[in-house]
Amino acid sequence: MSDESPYTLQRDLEEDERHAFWADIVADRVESRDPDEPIVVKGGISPSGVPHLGNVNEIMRGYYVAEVLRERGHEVRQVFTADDRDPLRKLPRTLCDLEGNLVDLGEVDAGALGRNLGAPYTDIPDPFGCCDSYGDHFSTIIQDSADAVDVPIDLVSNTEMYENGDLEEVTRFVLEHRDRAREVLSAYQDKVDEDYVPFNPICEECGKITETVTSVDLEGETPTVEYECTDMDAGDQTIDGCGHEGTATLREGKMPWRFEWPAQWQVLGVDFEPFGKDHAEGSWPSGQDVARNVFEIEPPVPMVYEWFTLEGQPFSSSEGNVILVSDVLELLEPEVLRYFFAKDPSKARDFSIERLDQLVDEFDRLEAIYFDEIEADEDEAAFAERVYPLVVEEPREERIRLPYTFAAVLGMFDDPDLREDVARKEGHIPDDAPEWAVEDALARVEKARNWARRTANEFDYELKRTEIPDHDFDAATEDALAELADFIEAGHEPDEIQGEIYETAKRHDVDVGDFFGAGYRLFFDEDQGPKLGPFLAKVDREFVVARLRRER
RNA sequence: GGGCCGGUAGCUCAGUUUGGCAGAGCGUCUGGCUUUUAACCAGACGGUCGCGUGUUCAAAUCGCGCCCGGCCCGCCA
Repeated sequence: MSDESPYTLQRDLEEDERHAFWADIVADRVESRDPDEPIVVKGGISPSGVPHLGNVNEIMRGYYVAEVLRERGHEVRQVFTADDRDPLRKLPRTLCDLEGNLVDLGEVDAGALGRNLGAPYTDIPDPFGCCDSYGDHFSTIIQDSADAVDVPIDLVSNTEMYENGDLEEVTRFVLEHRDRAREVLSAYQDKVDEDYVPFNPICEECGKITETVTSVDLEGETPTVEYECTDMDAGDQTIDGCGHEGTATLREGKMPWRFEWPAQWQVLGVDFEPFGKDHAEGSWPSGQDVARNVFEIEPPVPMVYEWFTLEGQPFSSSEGNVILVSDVLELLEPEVLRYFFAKDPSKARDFSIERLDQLVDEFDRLEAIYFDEIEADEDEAAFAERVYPLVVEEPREERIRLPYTFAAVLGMFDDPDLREDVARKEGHIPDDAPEWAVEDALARVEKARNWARRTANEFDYELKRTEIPDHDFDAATEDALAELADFIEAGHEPDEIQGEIYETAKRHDVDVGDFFGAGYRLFFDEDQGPKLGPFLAKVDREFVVARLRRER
């Protein structure tokens, strides 16, 4: 088979290859290769630092293909490699603890990390002291992220695969055929010369990964290499080698990435792997060449996905432009996040917290289309029909979704009963709704409340119930407030109260805008707020009256 | 400089394979909800489909040339 474009979703398709959902296109290609069961879908990242939402591509894109294949009756294993034998090449400026809180490098033992530059992630102590190693720390967060979006991954440590011998045979193979390996890779990398050896041992003296192998001995019972611990280039800086000369087994080191990746394909039997566009023009061409012409295996079905941005900017933990799965799930339901990753992977997208309501609205629409509650054109309907069941745990028609911004409005009340009451009065909860549906619907209020807080947007108001905000009104305003209190005490409808606010202000010759401002001050300690009449009508009357009289 | 991917309404995006009326949601505006104060309802506005060019009865869609953005073409992953 000749070179294969990794842009699997961007190829021209025949009539019978078209699908509403991209994962079906990939699944077709996987099936057409008649793979052994279980079919293996792989992803992987290097646990080098904060695992942000962008890394979730690596989990979710594979997941949809895995699910589609399962639906078609296949047994599927979704493997995720933590490429944790990779060396730490530079100090991250920002880390995060297991709860996802960002932590500046200065707050941990930076010296300990600095001394470990060049060493495998799994050999570096966890700066937080909670896991077995640096690599383990971040792998744990990756696993937690997958769990949080309910994706069953089989997390495999690359270090473990070397140490337990799973990669030994293939490492031995590539060393045995290192002439061929050199020949193939030299077409992609200039530095590959006749001294190049596709194995980097770990220095037994200083623990760093070294690139200088001086001889290879595959004859003995345990194959080994001899090495000299030399300097390593890492970006613009150099990590010093210690000069030690020693011997390492094939379990005590790693293959360079260009060989390691295809080696993983072989050992794990990978049938499909999605990867970011950074791999599309470099790693993938060499990877498939190495797979076919060094290891003599067929590379997996590839799929390039576009990166997305956060608030229009690239993800960057050091710049603080980063968000973790755990953060996102405080703002919306897992199924909404899963929906985000069901969208076309070949389009670059922006994940905007600022406009998160749009994403949630989109999801709600998908759901409503699926249940035939609203009209949609053919394409959108076909997409909803196919994708919705894969996005939610279980399609249930009786479920209720409060519109996200409405949920944000309800978030201004801290009283759960009041929230439900208002949602019912506004017609968002039907009378015959089952209890679980009401509970689930109201759970969104907390999410939307967090969103309002986080973005400090126009919904970020909080009823100041416990104590009266500082205020300073003139006599006319105070009189007007007292009169309004009497009116409300007498009991009136929301729209009557709204009208009365105007009337009261006019009667006392108070500017209407200022009078509303006084109300917002008293209840929210803000200049602005929600539509005041209906709002006051919904909060318990006793409190409203007392607050208007500035008694508490 | 070369290769690849993307560019559709103010925003987020469908539609591009198979050429056939330019689409949705949000936002905006107007109106309604008996009264400028953000929840609800209705309607309207909104477009050089990145630009140019070719093919065609017909181009967002196909060809060619360009522009802009991103990725790769050292190393590493």
